[in-house]
Amino acid sequence: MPDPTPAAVQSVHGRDCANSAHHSVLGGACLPGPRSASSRPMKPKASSEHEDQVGKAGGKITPRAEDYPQWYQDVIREAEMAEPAKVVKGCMVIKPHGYAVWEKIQRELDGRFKATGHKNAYFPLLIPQSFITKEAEHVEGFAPELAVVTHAGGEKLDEPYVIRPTSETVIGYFFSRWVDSYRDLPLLMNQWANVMRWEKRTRMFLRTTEFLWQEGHTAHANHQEAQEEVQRMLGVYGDFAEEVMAMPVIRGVKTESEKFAGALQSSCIEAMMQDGKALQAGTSHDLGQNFGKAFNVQFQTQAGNREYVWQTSWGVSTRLIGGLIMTHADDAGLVLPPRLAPIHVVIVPIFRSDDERSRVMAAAERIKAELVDIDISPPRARYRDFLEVVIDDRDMKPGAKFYDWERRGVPVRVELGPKDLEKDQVCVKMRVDSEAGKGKEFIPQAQFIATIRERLAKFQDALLAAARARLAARSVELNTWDEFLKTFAGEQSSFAWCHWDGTRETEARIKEQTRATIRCIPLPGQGPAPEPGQCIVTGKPSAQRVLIARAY
RNA sequence: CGGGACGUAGCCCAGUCUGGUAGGGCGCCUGGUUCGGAUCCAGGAGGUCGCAGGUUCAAAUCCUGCCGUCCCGACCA
Repeated sequence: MPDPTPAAVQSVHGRDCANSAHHSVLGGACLPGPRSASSRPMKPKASSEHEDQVGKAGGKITPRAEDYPQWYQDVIREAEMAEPAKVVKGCMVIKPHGYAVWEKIQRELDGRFKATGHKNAYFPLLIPQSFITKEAEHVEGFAPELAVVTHAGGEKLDEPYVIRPTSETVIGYFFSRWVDSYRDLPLLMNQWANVMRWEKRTRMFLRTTEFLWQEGHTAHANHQEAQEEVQRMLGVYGDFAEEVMAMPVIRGVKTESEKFAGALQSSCIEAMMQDGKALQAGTSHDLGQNFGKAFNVQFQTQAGNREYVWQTSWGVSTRLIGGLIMTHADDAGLVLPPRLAPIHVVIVPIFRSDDERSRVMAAAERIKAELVDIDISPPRARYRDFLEVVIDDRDMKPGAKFYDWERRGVPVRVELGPKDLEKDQVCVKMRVDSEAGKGKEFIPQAQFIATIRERLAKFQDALLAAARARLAARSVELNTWDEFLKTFAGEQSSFAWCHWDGTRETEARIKEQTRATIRCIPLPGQGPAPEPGQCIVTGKPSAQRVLIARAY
């Protein structure tokens, strides 16, 4: 069971606890709390020894309506989520605040993978080039974006290594060594890793040359089991996106031309960003026996025959963070759903004199001490999760702090001043006005503490509801090509549900003329109820509508 | 990889056309004043102008190449 102490040691200065000067002062611990409560002069100087940049931001965030791509860049910079690596093309540095969100994503997903029977493992970063070429479609799909290691140890390698763009091949090789009998199946694995794809155009989080992800790889005795696994994990992704990220998604199947290179079929979840564009947020592939045959992954059946395994693979990446930003953030900066927020509550002390300062800080510490013991673990979680609370005792004007924490997306802000102490109350402001709270609320301290869980839950629900409303509002059923052209005029995008004749030619034509693509063929219950109709381009018969949108 | 924009102090940018001692704002440091939505005053630190060549008495500025960023395409599970 994790000790709740980590919640208590976090501070605005805690982002770089490696600072040696800081450690010497504090005896090796990064504990701002007691320090803050002592009778120090009003102008704290300890923070000046940190290299952190809290309070240094303050740059402009371009309004979404003015320039959406610029807004996206601005939010990432101002929230200090990440920055371009500069020295390595297309790569990024995920900064502490961004990485903390990724860690939360990891923990949530990892728990769900384990609950569905998967075990984590780790495979090599480098893959022999010959492996990649063993599956015909796979090599065709990935060859253009491979980075290759040709020299090592001062010598040219006999066979170059490819830096993994994905690990089906190397894992296929090991599966062939590990699987002998039907008793070895199913083999259910996952790895958390970095991969590299030399993309022509990169965007922070959405498509970077190197990115972090998880890739699940499983082997099964028959196709049906594999297909069930594909659906199971797509379900995990969909639930995670909606329950944890508060990001509604459409679950569906990719068309032939959009599927994973080497798969029989690819399933996906597609989310809508605030500009109406789609983001492929996760995929789950039915690999059939393609890799089983390429890497000779055979097993003996109960009847004694030798058969190739049926494999699946599924993954989500740091792209999810981009999706999170473009789902919830606003013109004031990042907005984080409580279940992924590294910090849930920030307490901003308000004071004038030294006397007020010490009284307010003491009260803030008391409130924090109560809050950090509150268990906010999700239902059935295998770990305990506690409220993360920060007291912002920086020497800045309160208003400046408000802007700062809003940019970082902290869900709840508490203002605590002398007036509040007199009335035993706190001033609460939610990051986004919703049912969880509107404007500044003045409520008794005890009530705030007693209801914080409910408040966060409501906030989480409100974000999902708002995103669902947006998805509904920008989803349209289109029946004529004229309507279609109008919907995708200029840079616009919506989720267009249209009939399609099922041919690759029509799909290509739609893309050529509008740059919109078929995002998926929806699964039952996703999108409009299936009803036959006529293809929006050719007028040929169609069994159901498909989802078409511009995509990131 | 094509088209466009760009790279000057931690951040945002002016200066480049028309070559001549590197500037501003924010942030940072010191002191004071303030503190419930981005205080104010005074003083101060910080830059081989993305990198490498070239032209020139002289290059942030002109020329060539390279690297990187952003946007639009092509490409992309």
